[in-house]
Amino acid sequence: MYGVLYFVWPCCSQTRIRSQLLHVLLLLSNIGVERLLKNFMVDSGPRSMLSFNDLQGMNGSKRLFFQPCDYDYDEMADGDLDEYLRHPEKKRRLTSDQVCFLERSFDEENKLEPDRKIQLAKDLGLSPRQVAVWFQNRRARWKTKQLEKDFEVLQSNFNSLTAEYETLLKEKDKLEVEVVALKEKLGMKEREAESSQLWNKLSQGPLHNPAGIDSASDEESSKLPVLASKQEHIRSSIFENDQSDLSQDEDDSLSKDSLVAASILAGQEYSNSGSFEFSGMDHAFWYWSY
DNA sequence: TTGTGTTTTATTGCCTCC
DNA sequence: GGAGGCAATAAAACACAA
Repeated sequence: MYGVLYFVWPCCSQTRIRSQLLHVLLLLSNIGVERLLKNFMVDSGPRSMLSFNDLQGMNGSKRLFFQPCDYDYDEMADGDLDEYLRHPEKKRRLTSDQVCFLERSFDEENKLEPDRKIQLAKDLGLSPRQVAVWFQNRRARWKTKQLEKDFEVLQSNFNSLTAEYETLLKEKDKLEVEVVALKEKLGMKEREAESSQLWNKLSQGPLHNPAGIDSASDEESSKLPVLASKQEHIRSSIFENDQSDLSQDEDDSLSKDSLVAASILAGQEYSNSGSFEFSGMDHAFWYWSY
């Protein structure tokens, strides 16, 4: 349809014919004259748009180029439209006053009801379409800004969480090192205990230990090598005494020494009264065996 | 002055609502 | 089906460095 207009328009030299042509096109298209012209512009060449508000400045008239309320097709077809079709205006920016007015209106309400749109258009000397477009673009800008703000908030949260995570990670590593150290320490103690136990069993030899060396303290364990060698010495002494002609005194003395040493090994006390304090049959047997 | 990046104005096509 | 909103996009206007 716009192609038809494009080719027919220059051929229609008479105003009345052009006017009738416009009427027919508008009836056929069933759209507003503004949209018709916009579409015509798009279809007919470069996308340079008509600046409705500046036409007011061009012809010095207060009346807007296309007020939807009061179209005058005869007049329009004769003058402005012809001029517009031949010399389309370039896109112009809104004045700072217009932008301020629109901004204030946008702050009040960012959606545009039809009545408000018409009123704003009248107040600003713009087309309702321009007002609608401005609000549309303004909403898009607002959304972009909002997204940027949201992004900043999220990024800030992310950064603080990352920092917190790294701190926790370091703390975890530290604790892990501590756990390893403690485990090593524990392992060493267990090994020490095991070796002490083993050493005790070995050093005990055929002797029966009724009290059990397991209950011996660390201090006592440290005495084990010395005591063991002493026990060995005593054993050999006893063995030699049994086979030698030692006097009774010497024999008694040795026997006493042997019993003291054996008692210490067994964790028992040798009382000052010269007698051993045992409890239980094992002890008695141990005593009897000597 | 000119090339380039950004902002603003406007269009198009699609979607939803009534 | 028309009106209006929105995302994507075009293109003019503008800003600014080299």
